[in-house]
Amino acid sequence: MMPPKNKIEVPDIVVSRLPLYLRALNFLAEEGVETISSAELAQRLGISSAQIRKDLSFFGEFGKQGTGYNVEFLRKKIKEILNLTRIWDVALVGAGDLGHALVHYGGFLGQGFRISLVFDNNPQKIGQEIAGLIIQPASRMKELIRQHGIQIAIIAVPASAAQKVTDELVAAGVRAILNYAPITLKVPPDVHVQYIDPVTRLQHMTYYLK
Amino acid sequence: MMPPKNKIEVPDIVVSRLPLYLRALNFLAEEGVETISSAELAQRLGISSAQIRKDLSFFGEFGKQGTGYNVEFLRKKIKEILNLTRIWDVALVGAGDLGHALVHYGGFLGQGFRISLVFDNNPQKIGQEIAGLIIQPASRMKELIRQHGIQIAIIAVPASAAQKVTDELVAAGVRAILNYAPITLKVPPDVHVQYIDPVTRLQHMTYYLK
DNA sequence: TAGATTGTTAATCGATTAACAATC
DNA sequence: TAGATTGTTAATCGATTAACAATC
Repeated sequence: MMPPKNKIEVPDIVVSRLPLYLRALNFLAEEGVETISSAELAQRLGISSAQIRKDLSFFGEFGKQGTGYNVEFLRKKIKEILNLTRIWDVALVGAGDLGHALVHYGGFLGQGFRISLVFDNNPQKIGQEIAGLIIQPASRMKELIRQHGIQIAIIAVPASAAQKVTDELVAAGVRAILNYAPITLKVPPDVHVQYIDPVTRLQHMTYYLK
Repeated sequence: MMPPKNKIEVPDIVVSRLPLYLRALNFLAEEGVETISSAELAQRLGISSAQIRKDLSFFGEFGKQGTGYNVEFLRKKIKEILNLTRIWDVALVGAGDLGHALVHYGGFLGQGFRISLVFDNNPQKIGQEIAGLIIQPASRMKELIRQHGIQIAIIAVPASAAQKVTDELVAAGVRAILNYAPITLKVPPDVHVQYIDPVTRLQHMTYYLK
């Protein structure tokens, strides 16, 4: 038994793997698996068992020697660590094809996220409904995001508009941004950004093709 | 002047940054900027100038002391390194909301990629047209991908179908997969996979939120 | 020439892994 | 108890950065 490691700074790369562990555990739970060893979990994820044990050890002792990890228990613990014991409301900016696909995507709700505001600046789209949400004018972003106390936003606008949208989101109090626009955003140090760009991912792989 | 570094294995993490450099250079070229220093480029990307110079030095000497890099020249060189001097045909599997958004996305063509085949297994969708492409039955994947000599595929099907689709793509000769399904795929060592999962990215960020 | 910036080296920093005592 | 597997340490491996000679 060790004293709690409250003061140790967890490397971001370790945090980034927790959602993958959680995803695998959700799958195992659905399969009805009750216990799993770090070796089995590692094989499913294509990583080393030592890495899983080391990663988890930043947060506590969740396993049992000789047995492994209880799937439900570890799931619960990782959810707590990632602050996924609540549902996070998310603002979506951009109601184009991608925005529509995101609003209709069924994978968010079960995993802790609900898109609850949608914005666009196209007068043709404003006022229209998608999946039960009225598209709001971009001019009301600050007001509505503040009102809903929203901390997370998804940017699905063209690259040319993304920095302006970002500045407005940050001004509205958003602290985490998932950015689909192919551009590096400037944000204050306390705002987190994750990037999703299929083109750069494809270009990464063509290096290895002939 | 150094001898060419043909035999040095370039770390994958270095390769993964080249598309970001290219993206920034494309932007600079459009702005009409002719020359840029590693320090300026670094600032735009939020990384260190030493990292940019080190990364590029794996592939050659592209800059000029006292001046920096010629934007057009470096752009051309990175395109050559990433095998982006041609257009890559891409097969898309899954014609749901995400599949539609990807087919309609205008960002692929200018960057070296063209979705030229679309598959689905839903009889309602097969035969329908999206953006000039007829949706083909999943049963014809192997045949058509072989016929077109396609090496790159995008998976936009539910997680439950993704591994089966992957196995079929690999059997058809695909060597690079961009996977939107939230599941770790099993592939042979010579097949490259990149993952895009907005949920895990959001869950990564909630760790830092309160 | 003087100033600026590259390409490269070596030091530093950080992440992964092998190994094993502890223990279920 | 014997076997299995964790949690942790220390070694290894790899990536980043500081610094500067070379040189445009």
